[in-house]
Amino acid sequence: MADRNDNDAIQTTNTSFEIIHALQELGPARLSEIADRLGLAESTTHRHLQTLSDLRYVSRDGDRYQIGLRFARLGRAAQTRDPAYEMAKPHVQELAEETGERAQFVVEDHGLGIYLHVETGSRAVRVGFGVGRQIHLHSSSAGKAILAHSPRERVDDILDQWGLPAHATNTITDRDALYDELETVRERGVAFNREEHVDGLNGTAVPVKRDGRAVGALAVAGPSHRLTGEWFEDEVPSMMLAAANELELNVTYASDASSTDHIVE
Amino acid sequence: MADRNDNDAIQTTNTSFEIIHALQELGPARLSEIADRLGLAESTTHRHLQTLSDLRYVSRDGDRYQIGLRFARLGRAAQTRDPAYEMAKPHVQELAEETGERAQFVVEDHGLGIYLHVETGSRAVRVGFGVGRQIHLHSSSAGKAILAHSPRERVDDILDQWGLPAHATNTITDRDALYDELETVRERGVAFNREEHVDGLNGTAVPVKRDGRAVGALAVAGPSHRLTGEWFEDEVPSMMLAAANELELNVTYASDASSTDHIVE
DNA sequence: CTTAGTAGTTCCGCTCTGTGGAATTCACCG
DNA sequence: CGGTGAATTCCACAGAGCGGAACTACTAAG
Repeated sequence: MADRNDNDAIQTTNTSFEIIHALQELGPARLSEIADRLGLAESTTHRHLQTLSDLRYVSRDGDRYQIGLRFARLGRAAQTRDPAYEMAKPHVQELAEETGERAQFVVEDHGLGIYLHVETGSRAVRVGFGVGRQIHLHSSSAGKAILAHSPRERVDDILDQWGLPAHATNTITDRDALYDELETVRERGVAFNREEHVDGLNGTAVPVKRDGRAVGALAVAGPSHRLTGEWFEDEVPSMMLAAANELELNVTYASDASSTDHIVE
Repeated sequence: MADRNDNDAIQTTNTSFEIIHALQELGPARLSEIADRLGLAESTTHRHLQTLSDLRYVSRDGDRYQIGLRFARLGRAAQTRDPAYEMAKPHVQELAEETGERAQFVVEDHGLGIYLHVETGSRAVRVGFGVGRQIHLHSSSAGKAILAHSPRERVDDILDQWGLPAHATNTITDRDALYDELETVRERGVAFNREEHVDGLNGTAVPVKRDGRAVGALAVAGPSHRLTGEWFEDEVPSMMLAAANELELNVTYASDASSTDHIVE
């Protein structure tokens, strides 16, 4: 007893999600495999899988369990929980076309950046690849754009929670250095990532604001040898700024819009 | 005790998901609102929300709770759990362009049809709208295409589970009539929906098979006045058949492909 | 400044429910 | 047929989740 895991969380719910995460990583897996990996009794695992299957969040095919397609609906609900998120999509597509690079829309949740839209320029292989991916805010251009426009107190909380782990050689791992950087971002209105997240990869981003708060960031990323010079420093940023500007207008003056989704579950 | 709700499911997990579903429907909601709606004690609701928030599946902003963006990742995992699902996307886009109508890729899970890709022809408003939506199989062209190529026993199970509720005036609500229809679909290789799901809406679909089993269906839908005659009966179907054919080849001979996703959670 | 009202959070004891081990059944295969 | 490994069911125990009540934090009045 006295697991004292995380203060006072509901253990049963945690276990259910641990199983879901295991399925997410393993793909189709058998019961014993999951029970082993999580150190659970098979009977316990069985009952969780049974429950999740009844809820349609887990599918089974013979003796293989896998993640259920019902999650597609929840994922969609998350991606559209704020109408602003939807409005960002066409701008991301436009940026991808204009720059020929990968364009993204990133939002902050629980101190992490989440890719909500990802579009690749012309040769669009892997459409939507990367959607839902989570990144640390301190080591990406989008993350820095968001942090730069968040209250100092919030930034501190986030850094306390996630630290400043080094992902690449240029990652900013010093708190004060990051504060300086954020100041620069605020002055310039644009954030840059020079191989801070992945070696060989550059990026640049601008915040998308509503009522002074950053709802997210538009970003463009690509190989560092291609993203350089004036193109990287000025031209791409000005395209993003134009897009962000337009988006901010939509977002601010369209809180009524049609939201006639509402499908019965 | 002896709730005997659903045989022997884990109640705690059910409750957690009930809360998630409430958030999905309500959007940003306060604790008391949720507790009320579900008939739970506030203390209980609080603890569930706390747990889900720790897991990042729920976000809170002040005293409003809402669905967490982490679900975007699970949704993505669901949408890509089978590489065939990804391969279908470009074909859906192509069909949308060729026909100018709404094109879809639908898959069966737990006896329901799930839209995994939705693309609207030219004037593509609402990109991705409808993804994750769930429909009954008996009243949609895609559903019938899938049922027609599933073993009779499975079809029975599905009909037992979900029945044949009427959604529109032409919905097939008789089991034997449906069996006949499925036979026709098998012969013709194409399924039609003539205002069976929504009045004023027609659709047509073809199965996408792998090893004899239907992994999903490609479908095209649109207003019944526009989808008529030869265009509806022959031309659109042949476009879909061509697409399905090509897709089936990809799907069958590419079980190795690169699946280098694997992002650390 | 006090008081009342509302919503959220914490505390606490009860008991019900989730748990793991053991027993049973199932499904292959030699 | 027996034998192996996996999934499922059974069962008794205690730990965990539950709701009610107490407490706190804010607001709005008076």
